[in-house]
Amino acid sequence: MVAQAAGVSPSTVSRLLNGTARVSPEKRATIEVAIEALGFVVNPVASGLAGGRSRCIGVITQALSSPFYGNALLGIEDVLIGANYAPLFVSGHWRPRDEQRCINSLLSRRVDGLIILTPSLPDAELLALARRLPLVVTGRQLTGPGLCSLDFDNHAGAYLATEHLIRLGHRRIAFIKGTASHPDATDRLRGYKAALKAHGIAFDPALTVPGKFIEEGGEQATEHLLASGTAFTAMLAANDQMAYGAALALYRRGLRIPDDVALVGFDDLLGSSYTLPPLTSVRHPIQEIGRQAARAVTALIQGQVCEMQAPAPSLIVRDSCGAAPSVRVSHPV
Amino acid sequence: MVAQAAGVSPSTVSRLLNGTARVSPEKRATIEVAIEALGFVVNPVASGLAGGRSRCIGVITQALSSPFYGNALLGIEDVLIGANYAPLFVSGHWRPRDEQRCINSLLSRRVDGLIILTPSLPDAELLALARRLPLVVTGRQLTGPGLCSLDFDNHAGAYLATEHLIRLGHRRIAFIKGTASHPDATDRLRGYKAALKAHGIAFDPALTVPGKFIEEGGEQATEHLLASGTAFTAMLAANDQMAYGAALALYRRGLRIPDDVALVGFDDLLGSSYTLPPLTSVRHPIQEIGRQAARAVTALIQGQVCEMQAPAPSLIVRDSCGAAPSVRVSHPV
DNA sequence: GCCTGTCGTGAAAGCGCTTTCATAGTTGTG
DNA sequence: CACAACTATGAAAGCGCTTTCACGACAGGC
Repeated sequence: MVAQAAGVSPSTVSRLLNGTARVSPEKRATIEVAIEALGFVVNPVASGLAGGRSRCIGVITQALSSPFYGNALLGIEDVLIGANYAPLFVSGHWRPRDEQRCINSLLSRRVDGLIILTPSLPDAELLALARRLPLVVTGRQLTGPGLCSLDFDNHAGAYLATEHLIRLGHRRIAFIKGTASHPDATDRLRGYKAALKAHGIAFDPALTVPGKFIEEGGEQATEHLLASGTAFTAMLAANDQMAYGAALALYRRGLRIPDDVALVGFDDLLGSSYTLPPLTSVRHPIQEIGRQAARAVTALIQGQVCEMQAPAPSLIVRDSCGAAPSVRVSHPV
Repeated sequence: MVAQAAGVSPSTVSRLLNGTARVSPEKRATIEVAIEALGFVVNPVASGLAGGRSRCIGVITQALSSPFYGNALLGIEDVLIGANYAPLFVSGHWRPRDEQRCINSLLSRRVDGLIILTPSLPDAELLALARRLPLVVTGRQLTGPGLCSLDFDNHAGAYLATEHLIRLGHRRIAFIKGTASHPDATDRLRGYKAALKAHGIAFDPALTVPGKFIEEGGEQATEHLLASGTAFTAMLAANDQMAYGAALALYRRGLRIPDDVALVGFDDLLGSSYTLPPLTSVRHPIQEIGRQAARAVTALIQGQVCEMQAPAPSLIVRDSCGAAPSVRVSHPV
């Protein structure tokens, strides 16, 4: 340790740097001068080895390039850097095997905590993992020792969106429900059904179609629906990307939004302010959820119990349902 | 070291694990059995400390949530994991100060190499950095020891797009040029000018407007242009996100794409297949560039000189210029 | 059959920190 | 004023690996 050359023992320097114990003001000054002079920076690798903690948080996302998860990462990064932790981003690609590989890799790197965005691993595995190190998961309700979960109210969001369409007079509302295995998909479907029921509209299975949670999925689902001949006047997509795909499919058929079909998305991606027409969508403040998740791990690491509350969903009304005033829409943060 | 308990010396185990030297088949077998039995996994932190290399590559992107850079990260991740390196993603937010902070942080983490996507730091700094460790940069032409750059031909791309519009009969082609300080912006502007010149069209400064490289920038630039009263029949945006913004601004003014104004973007983001109408755009295979960058660092680390060639630009013609057949467009990879 | 080369292996010295443990110095209390 | 209770500091023992160095074993060449 270089700073030792300038007066005192390595232990004292270490203590000063980590705030482990009090150091007399004189020594403190001497050390600080020496550090400055030598341009010393700690080696996190060495301190990780010696101290057993790395000041790193592993963050497992599902798709590094997803516009949705990207914003979560932004929020996480921001908070973590502020708390002097370094995020380690890896992507699990929705595959439990990849996710497990990521976890093992992060574990071997001795991360101090883990954030998994919508894990694909079963609850039991996550609970077991949480026993090894602080864990925060999103998109799932789960409680246990060393575990904190942050679940967005997908049911309420879908309810809101469906009700909006109903209030506009729509009765035949199609729903692109996403991938069946995805927990968000099932919750959103429940919300859709609940809203229909609350307004006395019978649920018609022919109006719900599955689709992969990307543009192409929405496009294919819509083509499928159109080909089936089922009549509908409005569509709700379980995420914005599928809504974009749906819009394209409608466009190719010569159907206009909102005149022929009203369209609502889910997530309110940044790009949804810029579709033609701008898309009405359920706001899912994923960046804020990212921030909360980051705060939760740091709390967990300090041994605090954490009780996080995901922000409530809200509906951002734009032009795609024909009822919005066609004024300038302010951009989401 | 645990595996030592099962027969031989730690050195031998280390040699086997790293392939540093030959190990007799018998010992090899014994060790492998022991490793299996003990469920041993190496501790990268310790080996990083001891060996001086971490098998980590620092990757500095500018925006973690950007749909454009996100794809680059995907390509990088894929190749790096295949080469048994772990990527460390951080974002510089276009700010030289943040970028420098990221570099320092990665350096202190003892990364074995660095990839910087369109750095905002000056050439001299990068050259100096490359003397410290293998460095790959994109979006800039730079050569030096330990340095490899990968520059996309923005000039040719813009030329291609402009020429396409000219061939369709447009003479008054507006250009949203992006942020003046961004190197991509200036190259694309040059390409635009060159194409005009080659076709005997005088360059009209009133037709080029700046704009931040995001949707909002394109929107504001277009509003500005429309307000100025300058006549034009086509627009070229220096990236797709600005093209999306431009499309919205035109839409709000009641101008139709492609009937009233033809629109061409740049980058060919995934979403550009799904805008209404689907956007004609210059294909910028950023994911492939990411892969190449990743290959380049690993080559550089092994002391090889690298001579990478970024893929040539091409124009993906969709519906936004009115000349495309309105058939189903295949999705980009 | 002696000497030089090559090969597989073990011992041991770190890599740059953290952290017990021990020590000297200081203050407090009956 | 002696004894306990702190406090600030140093010495030294690792954290879990890599790597140099040295050593014995065996091969080939004169």
